[in-house]
Amino acid sequence: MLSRLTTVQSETAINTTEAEVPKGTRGSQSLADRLFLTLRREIVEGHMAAGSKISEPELARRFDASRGSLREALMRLESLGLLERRVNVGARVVDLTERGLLELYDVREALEGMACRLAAQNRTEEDVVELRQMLARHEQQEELQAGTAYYQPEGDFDFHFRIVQASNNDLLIDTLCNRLYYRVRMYRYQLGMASPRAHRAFREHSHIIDAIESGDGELAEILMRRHIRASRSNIENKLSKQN
Amino acid sequence: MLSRLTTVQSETAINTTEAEVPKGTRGSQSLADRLFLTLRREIVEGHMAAGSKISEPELARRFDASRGSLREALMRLESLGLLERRVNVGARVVDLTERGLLELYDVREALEGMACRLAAQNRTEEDVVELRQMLARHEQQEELQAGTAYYQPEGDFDFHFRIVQASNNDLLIDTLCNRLYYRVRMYRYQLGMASPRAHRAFREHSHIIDAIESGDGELAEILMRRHIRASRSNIENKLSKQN
DNA sequence: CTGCTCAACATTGTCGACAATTTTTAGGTT
DNA sequence: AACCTAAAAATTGTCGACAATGTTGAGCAG
Repeated sequence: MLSRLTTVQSETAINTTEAEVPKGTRGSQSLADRLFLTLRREIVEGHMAAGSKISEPELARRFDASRGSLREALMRLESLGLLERRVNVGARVVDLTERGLLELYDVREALEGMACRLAAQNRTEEDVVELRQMLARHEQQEELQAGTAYYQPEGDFDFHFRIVQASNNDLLIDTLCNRLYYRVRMYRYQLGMASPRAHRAFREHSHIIDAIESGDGELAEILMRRHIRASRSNIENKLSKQN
Repeated sequence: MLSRLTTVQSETAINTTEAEVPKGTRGSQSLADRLFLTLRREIVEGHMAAGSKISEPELARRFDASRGSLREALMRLESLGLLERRVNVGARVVDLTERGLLELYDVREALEGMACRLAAQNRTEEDVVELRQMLARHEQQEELQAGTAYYQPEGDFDFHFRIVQASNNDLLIDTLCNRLYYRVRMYRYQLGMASPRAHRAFREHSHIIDAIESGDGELAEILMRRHIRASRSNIENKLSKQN
């Protein structure tokens, strides 16, 4: 409804090397779509350096596409907040700043808090089961890597992602999953912040699921907000020591 | 699909903004920019009916622009959530639904609540002064129209807008002011919901300013959330009676 | 050497034409 | 008449070329 690029993730190559898309199946995506997905990945993972300028002719040659199609992809990246464009000047990959990261946390606290409240109010059996399974997998991974103090950021990510889905609010889902989360991932990849909060985060996740299961929206929201704020404080400390 | 149809066809020219833009002096904007602004206005104010299909060739002719520039404007509108596009099919103006409206309120409650908290924490003398002046103007307007039970929606809008600006969080500001608020206005224009909550809203606004002035972020957030939720309940009642 | 002017270059914005796909229409069969 | 088929029309996606704007660098005056 709100966005069409929610779930499908075409990987790597631009050309549809993937086993012959049978004509007009619903998976049909335009060249600009594929360029968009590829470039988004490159920016998020840092293969295109943050703050670097983008040359339309060069990129177009590199992907063997016309400038028009490329420009369409660039505009979508701009609306995602991953690029900044100025008229008659060009596009740059967005800069990663300490302030931007902290701002991101505040917005997430507000939105994910609300998402968690709604998830508790509209919860289904399936939601709760999946969240518990997910938590179990994370515990397993954590045990395997016990002592390393290294926490799979993707695990934490999946957890938050799943809760947002359960909120059943399309606008909220779109705003978080199709907009903010790519910026979150960009910071995680490039500032490489593996959280040392592994055990603590795990317990917090567990309590959040409890609140959702019991349908206590108010508590679920409070716990989620506290969870995110703790993560923010953690990062803030790290950053202040770094300087 | 909520309907309250509007069928005006404005034929304003794009290029004749205001008297001779002297080269690249004032806010140089591209043709696509101007198309974007014009179309956004037409959609928000309902001159392009919600849910109606958009013909690229027709619009391009109407504004005497090429399809390329028009398409750029359409894509920006899509990322604003005012249009929906499907590959090889085309674009439609987004539908106004009861569900969409309520979703909007929940997201606003979360974001504006946070904005209000931050505004209280980062408040400046100027912020407080301007908010009080604004409130005074609204009171005056309200007295003039006393008894009519008609409340200037723009007044309420300005108030919320100003508080968001005071949050000093660019991501939050962008998300609310450049994204969500256009959808809010679209619903206001087209469902024509003049709030009968004039006096009550006024008092609530006043208390919110008090909390901001005293730097009590927690209270400011609570009051703003309650304010928005009350507005939501009000609408929800209206809608349920209508059906 | 510093700072300015202006011309040559590179990049972005805009356009019209062609290709790919969808939608509509016409026609025939049961 | 209803229904499937296929051609025709219309619409969207993609491209290369040209115009408008910004950037760079050489030459010159102070």
